[in-house]
Amino acid sequence: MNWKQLFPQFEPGLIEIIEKEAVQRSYNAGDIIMRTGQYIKSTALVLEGRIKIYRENQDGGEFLMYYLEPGQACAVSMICALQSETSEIMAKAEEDTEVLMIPVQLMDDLMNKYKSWYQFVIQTYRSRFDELLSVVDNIAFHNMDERLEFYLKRHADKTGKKVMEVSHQRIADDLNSSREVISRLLKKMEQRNLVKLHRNMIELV
Amino acid sequence: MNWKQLFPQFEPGLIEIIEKEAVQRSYNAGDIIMRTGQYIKSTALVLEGRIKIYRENQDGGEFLMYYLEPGQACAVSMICALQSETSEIMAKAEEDTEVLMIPVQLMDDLMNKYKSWYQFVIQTYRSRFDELLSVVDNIAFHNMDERLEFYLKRHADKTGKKVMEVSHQRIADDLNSSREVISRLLKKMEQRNLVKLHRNMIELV
DNA sequence: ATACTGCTGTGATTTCTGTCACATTGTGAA
DNA sequence: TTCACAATGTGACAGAAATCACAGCAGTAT
Repeated sequence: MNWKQLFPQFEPGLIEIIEKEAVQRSYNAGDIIMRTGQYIKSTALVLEGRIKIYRENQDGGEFLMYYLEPGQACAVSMICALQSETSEIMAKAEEDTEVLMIPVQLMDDLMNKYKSWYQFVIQTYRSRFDELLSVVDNIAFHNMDERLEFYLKRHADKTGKKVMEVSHQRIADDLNSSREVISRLLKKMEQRNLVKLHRNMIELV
Repeated sequence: MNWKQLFPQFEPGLIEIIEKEAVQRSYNAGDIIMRTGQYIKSTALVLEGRIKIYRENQDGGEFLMYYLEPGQACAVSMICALQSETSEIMAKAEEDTEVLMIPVQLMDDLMNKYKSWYQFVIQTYRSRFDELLSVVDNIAFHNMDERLEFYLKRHADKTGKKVMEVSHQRIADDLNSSREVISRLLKKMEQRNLVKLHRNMIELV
């Protein structure tokens, strides 16, 4: 898999440096990539798979913020890296995942020298910020039924698939709700013909 | 009032440019500074007063994200400005407010030439991002009573004052709740000796 | 086949929050 | 003073969601 196709906007000099300095790294589904309070030594570009960015609550619940997909980068790691500070969030590989780790020390240099990198970083900040905003919107203004619909829709949009392999418990965790509530709401959605329910799988219609 | 004291980290050349190119602007308490969907033509540095950054819901409720104080800047306007895009949030002067408007066209140039500006922008991104994160935390994991305590505490920390001039209705709006609920919770806090209630004023103890 | 485990369905109950209705109390203007 | 209005207090009720309890059900291992 050629990573350059994922970042077509990068200029040649930038690509060269990244190829020389960055390290490719693999994670298995379920691996924790970054945890709350951990110092960041590099920024990750996602090449393959999916990374879940979430916030842990007291009881170990994993409240979903957003996903990182191939071609994206972790805004938090960029900011933290640039300031050698710790992050407040958790990152976990949802599927087997390949990332390109760019060492912190390079960041300032890349920002100065390569317009396309600079643009990319700004762009990344903006999309993550917007995503956080829409999360706030959702929990602040919407009930669980609407949040659930949004959750399913977002997944479908991101993956392009009509089916989603996931347990009710898992959805409940992502939305910081409880399994029973999600089951009931899903049943209602099924009655409204919005989904079809199967074991460990939800089909959007 | 000398604005340079608020931004002691800025280097001389940067200060010079800002003094030449930036425009100072005043807002009265209550003025809307930026509204959802509006294009951004400049970035604002806060000199005096307080700016409320919030999200509007369907019924005109103003869900509070965070405040900008003197010495801070609006991360959203920076990002939007750099990409000539619209914002998803609202900004309103809470008190009479003075800001320094830095034209968009300058941004790229400043970023390249002045390390201190670059650092400032990164720092701004990070603090706003963290603030948003803590907002998410609050609504996702805490009940209204805890959110209210957090709200009051944050205000006290920011202003350094023990008293807060605000109506219950206003708090309810900021937290996207209702006046009665807030009144009741405040009463309970008073019984626990955490606050003293007066008309249009809450005193922390 | 049997047993075990994880996923799903469902009722009953409780807590939290929002909503409606209305009383009371400060405060400033006339 | 008196009136008007904004802010606050409170009870009653409704709805959303969390929690508890338990019953099927599907797939896996023995």
